[in-house]
Amino acid sequence: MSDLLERLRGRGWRMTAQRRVVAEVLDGEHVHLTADEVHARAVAKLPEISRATVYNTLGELVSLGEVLEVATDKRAKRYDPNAHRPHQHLVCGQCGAIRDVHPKGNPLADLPDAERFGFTISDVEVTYRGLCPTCAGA
Amino acid sequence: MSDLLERLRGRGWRMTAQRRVVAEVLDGEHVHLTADEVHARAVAKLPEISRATVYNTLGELVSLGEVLEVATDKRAKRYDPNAHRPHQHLVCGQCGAIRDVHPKGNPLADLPDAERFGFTISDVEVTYRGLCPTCAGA
DNA sequence: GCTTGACTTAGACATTGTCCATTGTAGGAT
DNA sequence: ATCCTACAATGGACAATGTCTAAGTCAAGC
Repeated sequence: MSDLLERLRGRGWRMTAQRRVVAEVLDGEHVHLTADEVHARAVAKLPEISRATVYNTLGELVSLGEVLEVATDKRAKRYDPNAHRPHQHLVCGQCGAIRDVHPKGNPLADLPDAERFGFTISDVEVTYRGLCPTCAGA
Repeated sequence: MSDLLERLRGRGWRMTAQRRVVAEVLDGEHVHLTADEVHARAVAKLPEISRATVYNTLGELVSLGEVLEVATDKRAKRYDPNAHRPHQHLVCGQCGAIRDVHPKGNPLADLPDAERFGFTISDVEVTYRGLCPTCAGA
């Protein structure tokens, strides 16, 4: 986390209380917050932070490649700070819980040339959907 | 398409001009329209159709399993009438073009038990991202 | 400790989607 | 063929999420 702040400062990022708070909120494993959730938690630490700043900062972190946008549910974008270790997502369709997962194999190899329509493919996203133990047990 | 209307009628779906128009708009291969685009095309055929009806009808078609919701971009949901042949999507990050693709292999097998967190997995979505020939050529 | 340009703010606006009360109508009953 | 009635459509308000702008504020270099 502090390494994140260091990295950003090194890239000429101006350090402000707001940006620090947003970065702190996004710390951790299996963290996938919506912009609104980030804002709520940021407000708890810094009451006067505005929605626009949270959106701006999240957008900047995404551009800098420090945070990933994920669209696991169809409502709001979620922000995943685990951007430096490639991974996929496992989502509970009931409660929305999300876990980072690391499948073996390379899905790209599974797509025949004939199915590529001449595209230059740069990335593959995989989302596993199902029920978490709690929701399945009910 | 008319088989779709037949199937729906058989399930007790009341047939109205609006529903017919929405179903017609969704006909074809590699069709992935947003709700708004569906509405725009439906209006062209039936000027008095309302937004709410389009949303309702799309929701019903999804519930009935005749149409899939896909979230390839983070803006609006898209509707894919190709619900009866399992497939994945290939998306151009520049222009947003979407193609249906059929990868070999089973991505589910690539997820080790240790990475399943006790989830019951029922579905896997794969999205290939890149550039289409037109956008890559530019 | 100034200065300055980048950052933040509040709130208006935009887009996408949902809800509800009212009006209309498909399709079976007569 | 006409009537009934439950189901469907309408339009407009509302909600959720995200974007933009003008004006004020402040971090960081001098």
